[in-house]
Amino acid sequence: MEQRRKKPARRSAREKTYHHGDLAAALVEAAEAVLTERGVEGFTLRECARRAGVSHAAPAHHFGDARGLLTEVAALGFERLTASEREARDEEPAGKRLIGTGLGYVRFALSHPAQFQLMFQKGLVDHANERLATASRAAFDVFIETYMQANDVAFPEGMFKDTDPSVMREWALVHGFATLAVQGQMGPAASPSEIQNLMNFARAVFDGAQSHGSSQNPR
Amino acid sequence: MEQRRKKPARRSAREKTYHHGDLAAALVEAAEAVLTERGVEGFTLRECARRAGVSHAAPAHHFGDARGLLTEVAALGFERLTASEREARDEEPAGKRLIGTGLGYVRFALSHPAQFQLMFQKGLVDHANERLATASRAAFDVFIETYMQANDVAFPEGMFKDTDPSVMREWALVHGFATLAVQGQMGPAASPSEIQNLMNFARAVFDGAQSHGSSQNPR
DNA sequence: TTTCCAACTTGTCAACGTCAAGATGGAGGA
DNA sequence: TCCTCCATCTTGACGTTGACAAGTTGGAAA
Repeated sequence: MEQRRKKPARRSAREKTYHHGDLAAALVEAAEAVLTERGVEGFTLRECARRAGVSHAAPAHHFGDARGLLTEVAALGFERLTASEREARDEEPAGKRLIGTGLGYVRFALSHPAQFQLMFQKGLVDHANERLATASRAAFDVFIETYMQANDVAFPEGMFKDTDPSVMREWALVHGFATLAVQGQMGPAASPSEIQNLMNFARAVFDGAQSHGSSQNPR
Repeated sequence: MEQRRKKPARRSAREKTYHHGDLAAALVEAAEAVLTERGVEGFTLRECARRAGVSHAAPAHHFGDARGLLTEVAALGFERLTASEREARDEEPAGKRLIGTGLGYVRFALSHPAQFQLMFQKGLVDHANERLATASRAAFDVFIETYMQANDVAFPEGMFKDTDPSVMREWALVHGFATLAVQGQMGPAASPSEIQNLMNFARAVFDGAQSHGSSQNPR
């Protein structure tokens, strides 16, 4: 029963033992790092396992396959997106809360470009996953809530909100801006790294859009 | 010098010989088919070669690597996108030409979902490729042209057009709608296959957006 | 203390992208 | 007409990947 033969193993500080302790969390963390460094196309399951200090087959026991891990990362992304929307919204005065929501959306996208890309790429994630669907829905619901408050309207219950052109217009505008900005195709900044420039530009774009609708009356 | 040993070879009808004749075009065609059938994630170079009836290493002589072929397909996509914008624009009455441009944009995206996704996915294509850059720019320029005509404004020369919030708002709105619709996250149709429903909804969304700006005066 | 089983490892497979080296045959010159 | 050249295409190989199968480990419950 000598030393463990090969494999000095990294297992970071805690250096548990054969059993990692919290491999699932470590893999998610590694996956986010890989996405950040190498983008969506550069993601590999084996690299995640390497960074977590486990064998290439270990992730399967926690996430099934590569798509399972990516789905988890995407769900986490939607939760952060929702938080970012809420935070930015609550920083704005009463008449600008819808714009604030959009700015929070864009800020998240620019801060986590690869994750944002993953979240909206069908085929890489398990679209049927319940956790993902709930988190994704929540991010959209912030728009609906904020829109309803801003315009003082109440949609009847049911799916009608999703088919209201005004709400979907807001979402499409914000999502389009975020998507293009992440790819460096938006406005003054060729690179998404110039976040502040892009955020200022986003405000200018969203401000003009709001200037029509029913009410920007502080209520 | 008997029959060619193995490989019955398909080479479609023309059944040239050792030299394909127009392998580059055949590979592009195959790539589009693969993208349509299997999506961006299901794309492989070897499958394209198989469909073109050549060996797995043949594509390299025409496109370098996989990215080279995808770049070509993306450039073709932008050219079609531009044509679709122009066509739909010219079907609209004078006051609705900007909306028409957007509808052409959405129609292309829904008709070629995988190609559309490819076109706007950095990392899969060679962003420095000149042909691609030109084709991409042309698709955006249709928006600028149409916007300028609709509002009867003339931007000074230079990059200023790209930083005008009103123009970029139009593009972001349309691009966001197209992106979300392709992924089945837009409005009344869960599936992008219900093109007509989505096109009607797109018109409703874009119509509302136009109702503020400076002029929808037919000129 | 023993037993059990979730967690992890090792080994293997087909498929992929890319590279190197060889084979083919049409075009242009003798 | 024949020959030579070289762009075009093939064959074979290498390293990497995701997935699967079977074996190993060790903490927790009995």
